Amino acid sequence: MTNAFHPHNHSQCSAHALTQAASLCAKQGVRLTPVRQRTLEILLEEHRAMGAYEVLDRLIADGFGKQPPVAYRALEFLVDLGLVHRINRLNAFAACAHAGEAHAPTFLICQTCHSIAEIPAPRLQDAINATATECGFRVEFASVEAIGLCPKCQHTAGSGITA
Amino acid sequence: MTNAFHPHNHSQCSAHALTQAASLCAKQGVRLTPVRQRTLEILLEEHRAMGAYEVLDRLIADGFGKQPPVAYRALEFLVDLGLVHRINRLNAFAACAHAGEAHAPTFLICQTCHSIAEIPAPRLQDAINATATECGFRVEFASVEAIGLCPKCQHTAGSGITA
DNA sequence: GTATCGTATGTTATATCATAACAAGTCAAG
DNA sequence: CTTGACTTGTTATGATATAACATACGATAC
Repeated sequence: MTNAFHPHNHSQCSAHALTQAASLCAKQGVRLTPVRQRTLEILLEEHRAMGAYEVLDRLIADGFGKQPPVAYRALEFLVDLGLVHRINRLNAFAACAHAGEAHAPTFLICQTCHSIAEIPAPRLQDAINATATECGFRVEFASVEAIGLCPKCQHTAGSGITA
Repeated sequence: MTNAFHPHNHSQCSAHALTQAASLCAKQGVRLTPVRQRTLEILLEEHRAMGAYEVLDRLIADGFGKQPPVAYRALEFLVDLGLVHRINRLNAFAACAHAGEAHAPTFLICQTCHSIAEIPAPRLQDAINATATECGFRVEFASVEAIGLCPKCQHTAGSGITA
């Protein structure tokens, strides 16, 4: 299985995501405007979550608008399309690792270096649905956020923040 | 299975939780002071999540301090003891339904009436751990938050907000 | 009993995260 | 080249959360 915690060709990984994004937008008849694309690019640079204001700072540096709604709107657009996920635990946003595929997100969040892996866990979602159904509850959307140590930080444990 | 979405003797349910809380505090050698106990009582009144400022308003009405840290500190104390859980999705807090038992929380959140059921789902946690382990990730804490419709609101669906 | 120390409570002030409401610019269809 | 939908930008404010400090409380040592 390959994910954010494994070495991979990251420029390929993000280029692929951008291509996917463009074609998804075309298919949906919505526009991947410069701010929106740039926002996605920023989030794709690393497999970690960024706060809206951190994204905003980057957008400002790139000459876009200077006020919070600039970032929030671009992020909302991307979240609605499933290209970005919101990590509630962190009040932050991370580019989606599996854009286009139907999926509900399961996140592994490293408490030390703050990297994020989004892993496919269809059986987990099935289990959530099954358990909820037993209670008479109908699930619309479920998210799993696990906090812990990524492979790298397990090895450097005790040495403090490493990233 | 019994949970928040089922009719139950609620005064017994919350009285039990308070007793549990008192004995847990005794065991841990920490003090369940008036603000702390009152905060827990407020959250126990209903099976729903409350924002910190909503709790604060109630505490102010009861003659406690008037500033946010009053509520946040009491909530933090209760969360650390596992007597209250934070619902990240809602930036809100809910009294724990299974205090004392070792458990990681799985929440069913009704998008209409905002009631919360905390259900025991040990197999779900096992599945999360297993999936994470495959990725080389060590889970410290995992939370599952499912948004959807509780049994009651499924029946009144389409009639708008009911609570 | 009272000095002492750790804890708890309360306050002021500020940081951080998020959105409402409106004005101006863009772009494609007619 | 006008209209209408959408996008971008702004001002202003709302909502959530914490840092830092002062005062009060409670248990223990003396």
